[in-house]
Amino acid sequence: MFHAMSTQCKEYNFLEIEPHWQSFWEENQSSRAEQNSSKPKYYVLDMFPYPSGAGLHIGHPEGYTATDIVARYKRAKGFNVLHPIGWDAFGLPAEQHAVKTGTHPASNTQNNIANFKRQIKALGFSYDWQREIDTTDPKYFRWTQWIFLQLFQRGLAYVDERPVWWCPELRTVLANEEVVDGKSEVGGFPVERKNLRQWVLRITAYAERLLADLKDVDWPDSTKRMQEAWIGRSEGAEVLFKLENEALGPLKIFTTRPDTLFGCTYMVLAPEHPLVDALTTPAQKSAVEDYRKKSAGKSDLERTDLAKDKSGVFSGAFAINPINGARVPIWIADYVLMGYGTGAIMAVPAHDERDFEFAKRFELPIKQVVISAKPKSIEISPGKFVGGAIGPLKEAFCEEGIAFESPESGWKKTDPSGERCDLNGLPTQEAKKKTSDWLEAKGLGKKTINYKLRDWLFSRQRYWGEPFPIVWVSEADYRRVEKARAGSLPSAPVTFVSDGITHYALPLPAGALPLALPDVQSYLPSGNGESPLANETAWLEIWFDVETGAAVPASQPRPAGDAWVRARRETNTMPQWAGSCWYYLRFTDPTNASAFASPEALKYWGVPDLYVGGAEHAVLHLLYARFWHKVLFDLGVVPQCEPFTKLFHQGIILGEDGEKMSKSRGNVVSPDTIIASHGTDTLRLYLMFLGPLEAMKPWSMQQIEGVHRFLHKVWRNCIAVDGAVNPKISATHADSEELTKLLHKTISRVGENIETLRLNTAISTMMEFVNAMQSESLVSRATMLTFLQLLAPFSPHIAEELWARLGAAEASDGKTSSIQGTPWPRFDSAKLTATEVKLVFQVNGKHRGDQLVPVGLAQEAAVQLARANSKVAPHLEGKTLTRVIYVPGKILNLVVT
RNA sequence: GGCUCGGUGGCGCAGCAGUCAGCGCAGCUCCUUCAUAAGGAGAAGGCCGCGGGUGCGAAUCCCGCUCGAGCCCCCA
Repeated sequence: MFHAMSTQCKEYNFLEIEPHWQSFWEENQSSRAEQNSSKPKYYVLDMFPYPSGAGLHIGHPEGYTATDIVARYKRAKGFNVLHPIGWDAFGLPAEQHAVKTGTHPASNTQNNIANFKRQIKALGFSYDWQREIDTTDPKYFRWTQWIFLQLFQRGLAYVDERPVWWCPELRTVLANEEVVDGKSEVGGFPVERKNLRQWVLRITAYAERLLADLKDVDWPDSTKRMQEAWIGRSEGAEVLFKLENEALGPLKIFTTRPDTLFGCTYMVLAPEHPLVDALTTPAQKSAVEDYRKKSAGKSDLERTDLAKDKSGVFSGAFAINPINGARVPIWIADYVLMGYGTGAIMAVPAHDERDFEFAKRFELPIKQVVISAKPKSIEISPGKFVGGAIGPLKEAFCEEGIAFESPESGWKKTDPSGERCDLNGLPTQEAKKKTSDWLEAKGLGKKTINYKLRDWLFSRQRYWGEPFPIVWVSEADYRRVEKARAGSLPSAPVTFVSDGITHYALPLPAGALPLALPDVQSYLPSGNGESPLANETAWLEIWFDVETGAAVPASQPRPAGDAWVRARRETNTMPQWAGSCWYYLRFTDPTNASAFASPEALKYWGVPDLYVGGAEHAVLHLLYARFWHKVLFDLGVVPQCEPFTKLFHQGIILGEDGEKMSKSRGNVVSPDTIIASHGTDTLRLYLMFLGPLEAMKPWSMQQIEGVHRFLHKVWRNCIAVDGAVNPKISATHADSEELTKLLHKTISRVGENIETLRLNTAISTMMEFVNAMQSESLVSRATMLTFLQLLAPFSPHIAEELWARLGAAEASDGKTSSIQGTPWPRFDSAKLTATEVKLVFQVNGKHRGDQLVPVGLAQEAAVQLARANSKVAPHLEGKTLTRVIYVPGKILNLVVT
């Protein structure tokens, strides 16, 4: 039985107050999102945490406090608010812990979750705990696997043996996005290239849309730009160069500057390019071999670090430039990457920095074919250019300009069709188009678009991840069951070849999900590229019922019936990103057992209205989730094509020394400690008062005292030393016009600031208002209650307590009503327009005096008042008034000479 | 190298054209002594990075410079 009770403490005893109201909220379920509501919805989401063993980091409550303020504010504004939390709990640390201790990662994970939950609850966040989700829960990852099956069926998942980033330390492969400067993003361990069979998701099929739809989302510009850069769309042309040894076929290159084709003086192949062996001449063979070995041994870090120092080797071979028949040498150099374009380039040193450096280094010719469009000294008559006017280039000219020497004056027709491609005088854009068209007409090339984005490497050799709901069967079995499983198979089978045998991927029927992780003897990856699951023979080698997904160990006799086939399970697991790609959808309907969420829930809640989290996910989680969401959109199961319409990044909180918080530096601040010493209301308020939410800012123990004192001051203004209501709070007193005006200004500003997440300024405004109340001998109870409502989203416990102590919490049924249940104070603009305003008098723009005047005072009357003003008059003496600027209600500026 | 953001009292931040620049912390003076490593009252402290420009009026807009921070960089 709960009742209209606050605590009885005389002083601001947050240790008593905070748990008191937290249990009150829990009993009343004040944070629940209503399931069927006629109210407008508001969905505010945090990036859910990975429950690490270290417990909550101070950065967590920073973002969480911001969203909690928004959630509480929106509730007060009459919205049905969805503010959920959950656990992104698959991941490497739990697995490493398991390797060390031999206990199942699940138990460690559950311990960590319990600790995180305790800490988060102590912070008083208004999460709807009924909607808590855990990505490692089979009831959850069942649907992660289901979504994978949709990707699989649509041909968006395939298996490929390809060079991938392998991290020996972590014993797993990593996605491109997880490798930073040649090191693993997690742990910073060196990575190397290795050929391995991997699951890959065809994210490149969505490159265009992932790029185009960025324009519709309200995201920080920097994040949009980062995604744009990561997707890296570039328009250009593929060009076919004949090799002198025509038997080897043409060499295909990609360029964004087809207009500079006349300036190509050599070509470069990546050391890994498949044609390297064939085209290298015997004389160059050993040099090329040496070079290949050297660059293969280089880590990516070295390869990029030595950016300034280009290396390479001549192959001995030559190619023919299709546009002018020129014979150009072919070099091998590792500044060309196999992974982008075609792994081969035409080098135009005059108009590309890297080619320029390389040409200088190896003394290759540099031929300028584009000049600046704004020439200073060169005379241009239409179509005529004087090459001699151009001196040797000091650096590559990479800007757009006007084509010249294209073709050069002495050029002879070599093309049998007799038609030459004349670019002279054309601006770059037109020259590009003309070249592409010319090449295309002759079958020597075509316009293409290239993306830096690669397909997403989606498998990991770990235990603690979602198992793939895939088994591998023989071709014969696959063909046999193909028809029966038609709706769940991709149009082209997913296969891989091993020891000359082709294996076919067969998905588990959706009804057989979830595919749970088996218990294993050892959590240690096998080290040869397979996960610990590969050691579990009874789970791995099975008889598989293609209709039901049932399995029996292959060591047992084959069960009767046509549906049973011999199968081997996929041993890879999904990367940690899988679970976080769609969790925001699950929150709308977290316990649904027949769908990842019901269409009704998805329709009502839609996608988050506000998403707050760190900027470190700019190209990982935020790109992957957009990709999955678009696939689900194409399937017709989600109504919107973008998952996160409004995104905000909170800044990092540094240690008191201005350095990143880390255990080794010993500058880590734990939320638990602060809650014990100052209370969570102070912590929340301080985290928001530190500075702009998006800024990187240092923690300060000294500063938190000031915020703490502010809350003390609020307390003192409400509660007298004996614990009773402060006698200065009066139910009958009418506040001064000035205080009323300030109150309404405060209401307006705090509301605006919450909407725009400028929470530090909202607090500033509240402090100013409390200072104003402080200097009044009497304050009306209504004013104080209104102020407490403004404070409530920020420091909800003290606000509830004082609200109750002032007698505002007694509901008609005798129960306690929460300050959260009251509608947000209305800002009355009429209160701001007083009958009298202070008019400032300026003379020549300088402040010279002011006076209270009636609103709507006419200009003439204002000038009269100014002339009569004793402070202003001296400045007007003996001067002539030349101009009057009058902004009614604000200033009167008299310009005199 | 590219892009972006920022330089306001000792420190952290507001203000972003119109009241001789505000808030918190620290520091100073005084009061209180039922909160004393606390509370209250009051005062002091800033040529708003530098130099130009536009305006009746600029911390606020524009241009140049300078200093600092963050992110991205061999993607042809």
